[in-house]
Amino acid sequence: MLYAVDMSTALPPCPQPEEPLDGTPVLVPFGTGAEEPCLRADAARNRARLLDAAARLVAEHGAAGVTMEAVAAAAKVGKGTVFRRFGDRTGLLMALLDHEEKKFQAAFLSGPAPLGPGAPPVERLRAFGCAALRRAADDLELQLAAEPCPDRRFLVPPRRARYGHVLMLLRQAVPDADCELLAQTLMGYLEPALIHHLTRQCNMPMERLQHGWHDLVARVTAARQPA
Amino acid sequence: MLYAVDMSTALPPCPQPEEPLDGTPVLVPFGTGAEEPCLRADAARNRARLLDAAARLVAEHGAAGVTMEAVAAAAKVGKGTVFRRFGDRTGLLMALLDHEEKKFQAAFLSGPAPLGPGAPPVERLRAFGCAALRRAADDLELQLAAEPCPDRRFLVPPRRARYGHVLMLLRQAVPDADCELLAQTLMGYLEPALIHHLTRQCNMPMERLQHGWHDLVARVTAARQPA
DNA sequence: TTACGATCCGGACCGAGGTCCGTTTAATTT
DNA sequence: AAATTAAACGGACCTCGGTCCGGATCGTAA
Repeated sequence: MLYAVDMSTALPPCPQPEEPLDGTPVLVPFGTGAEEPCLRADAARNRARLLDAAARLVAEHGAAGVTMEAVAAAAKVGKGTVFRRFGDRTGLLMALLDHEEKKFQAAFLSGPAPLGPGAPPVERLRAFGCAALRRAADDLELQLAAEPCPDRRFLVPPRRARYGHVLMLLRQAVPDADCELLAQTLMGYLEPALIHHLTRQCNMPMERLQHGWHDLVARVTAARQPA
Repeated sequence: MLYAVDMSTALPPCPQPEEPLDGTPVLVPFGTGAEEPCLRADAARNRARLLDAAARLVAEHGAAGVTMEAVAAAAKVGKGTVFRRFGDRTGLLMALLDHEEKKFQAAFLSGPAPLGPGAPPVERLRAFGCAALRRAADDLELQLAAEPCPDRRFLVPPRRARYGHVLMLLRQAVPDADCELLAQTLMGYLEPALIHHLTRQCNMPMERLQHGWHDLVARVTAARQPA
């Protein structure tokens, strides 16, 4: 498991250990302790049923139709159980996205080049952005609905993993820049809300966004003019 | 009035005319029609009392204490009146920010250089970012609380005004780039949620963010290397 | 197999955002 | 001044996210 996304490990009796939270995060909690708390049999069963029910509701009524009560009812489970398992609505929605996100994460961490290791950093950065754009384009609706409140947005494991990756590549590409800030800037370009605005509300084609990403990476990683 | 921010003009019987919504927005609805719908006397009075009450609640209990019912009660007004006037909670919160935002807007539209007209575009861009960072730093909490849902975030008048300004400067600075996308990228750096994360959760000093902005502007507007 | 404690379940309950509609009131017309 | 009408008012009402805790269930150890 690459990172924990549901609340199974974040709620009592397994409270997540406090993380540093500074500008240089511990990349990804990778293979490090307490991954699968090994739910009790009934809990695991209910978790699966809940995710299944939620996915069905999304398919039928869109993300807006995913009401905590509706999910509970569809899974034939008490409402409290949903919250116990996923913490809140955002947690449930993120759990739905979890599978794809982990595939993506595996791809850029250890997949084939140029997305994975082996290619020069700038090229990996380019590939990363295009892959992220594609992922955002699929189930955009779900990604928007799963957006956490502003002060948690940057603390969510998937986001941290992506950020850490971009940061690493940026450090290789432009070693003497303020890579933390540049990484956040690049991440901003990939924000689902922005993708949604540009593609759905401004009718920009994805190719333009991809080209824009290439251009942005080029500008950000370019050697500075002496002037 | 530079732009309409409350719902007075956006709710029946004065529905806002549909706007184009494409990538090249009509800068700012500037002095153009239907600015002050001239509320009825009682409505105007209640609006003032509501804003007053809301501001008091923010001062006393923080943004989280601004409950629609609490505001209504404090203003001695029915709950429905609050919604009629401001549309929703976000609308009310944005109305609270409106005054300062308009001052800012006036400053970069027609104030003294380098923020206002007169300085070269790159210099104005630098000044704009620093001013925006300062504005975000003041009442960050309110700005976070006033963040609209993802699919409205880019349609809110203040945001459009800022975006339009950055876009214009960028077009002057780098005429043959995809300035729409670059402008959105720069705007992302100034997002309240990001400022909050960097300053409050990562403990970065504001000076670093300002320096980062200067660097970002330099990279984005730099002449491209022939390589 | 029984007993026991940790974990989980369920649904009543609460608070807050948002809607609705019958009533009231301000502006305008006659 | 009276009548008229568009707009504003108010608060009951609904939905939904989130909490709580008594009771049921699972895993384990004897």
